[in-house]
Amino acid sequence: MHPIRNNTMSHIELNDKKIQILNVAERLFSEKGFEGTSIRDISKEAKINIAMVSYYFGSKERLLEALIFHKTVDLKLQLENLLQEDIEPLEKVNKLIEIYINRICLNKGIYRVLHFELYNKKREKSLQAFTELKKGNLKSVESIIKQGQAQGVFRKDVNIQLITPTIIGTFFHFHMNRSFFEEIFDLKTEEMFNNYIKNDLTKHIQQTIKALLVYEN
Amino acid sequence: MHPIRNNTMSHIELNDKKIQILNVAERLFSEKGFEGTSIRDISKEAKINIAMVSYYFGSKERLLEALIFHKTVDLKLQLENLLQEDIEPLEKVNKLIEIYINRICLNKGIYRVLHFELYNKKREKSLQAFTELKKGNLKSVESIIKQGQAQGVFRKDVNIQLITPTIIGTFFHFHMNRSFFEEIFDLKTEEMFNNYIKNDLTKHIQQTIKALLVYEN
DNA sequence: GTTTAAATTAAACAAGTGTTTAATTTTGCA
DNA sequence: TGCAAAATTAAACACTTGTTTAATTTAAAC
Repeated sequence: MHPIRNNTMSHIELNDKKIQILNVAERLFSEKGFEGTSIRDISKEAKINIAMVSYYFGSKERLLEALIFHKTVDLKLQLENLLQEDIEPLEKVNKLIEIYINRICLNKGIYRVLHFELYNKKREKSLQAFTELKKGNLKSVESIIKQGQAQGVFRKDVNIQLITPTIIGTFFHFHMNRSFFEEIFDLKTEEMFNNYIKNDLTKHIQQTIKALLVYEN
Repeated sequence: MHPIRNNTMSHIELNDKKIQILNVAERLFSEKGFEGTSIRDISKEAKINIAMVSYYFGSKERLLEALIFHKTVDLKLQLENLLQEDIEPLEKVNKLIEIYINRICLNKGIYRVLHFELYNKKREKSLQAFTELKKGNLKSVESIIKQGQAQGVFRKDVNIQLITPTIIGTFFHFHMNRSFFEEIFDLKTEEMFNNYIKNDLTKHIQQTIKALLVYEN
């Protein structure tokens, strides 16, 4: 019997072979884009028959949906845990930044795909699930900032909703122009690049957000 | 005789029909991606024969190169002019931010394409021209910041090379997640969206960079 | 008006696309 | 061991892709 019965991703259990397909798809989608990657590319690298993608996921489009779902479920949880921690507001914001950078680093591929493919209005279904995720994340960020404002540590005339764009946008722009920054910072190896993110870039973003939140004019 | 003789874009003069093709290509590439847009799509919308793209530009790949060249030549000049203006450092930075946002807004399409397609290592030729542009821009930004530092207005422990990523990255992330922000800010029309960018988003970025540059801890 | 080059066209090309089919192999359970 | 469900396969499907060809129309120069 065909394993695809309905169109809700959550009902599809993930066996090893499916996860293998998802991992290959993530890498290829991120390297060559959704349209630029063929099912034949995926099946060749994942060492499976081309029919298996349709068999398991229904279609290439649904494969993308499954991929997004599979890779974004646990960020929400991570933020909600941070919210409960009993630490200083500024430290909480710094941890928030680290969580964002770390998560996107871990799932580079899928976040690239998300940005590229979901901009296209056609993929509304995948988009909506992602929008819900972002709304939840925004709520967590809002709570953290408001905690700091209530304690009088953070100024109140900041546009809270635009803080996430500054954090993620800075990081993304850096990543998108990777070869440029590799050149001007002379980051010759993968390790050097990752270290630059972990130290300098993270520090820059934390410094920026701190200045924005505590600076009095 | 075939009009394509060599592979340097600068030698190809742009008549009306070519520019028409470039404009359509820009819109479609930005809407559907490079791979997602077919020459037939372009020729249908531009109301030309499919063979004309190859005839004028040589190939789809070279069309992209021509497009990038055509749309990015004058930003450099704009920044160099700003550098010469005799105004306060902070005002200069604010103008810098406005220039960036305005330019990217005007050429939404091509900057989207640049981010998406140039990440792919294959397009090295187009990428290199763009890298040179970015280097020039970075030099202009560096000069502006250093002017402010010399005057004692800006602090000196900021990572100058990472300021552009924060400016452009914030803006881009906002744009990439357009439908999300339309929803949470209730921006129902194109005009409302553009106004939000012009007022609130620009202000947020200026506020952020100002805080980063003048905040003392 | 004739000639020559450029512009434009429809058609064909080979290659690649996502998906389906029908047959075969493997698996898990009675 | 036997059997039914699931997994896997090669092949075919209809369609789209970027590019080229060869023929025709347009434009300009003499």
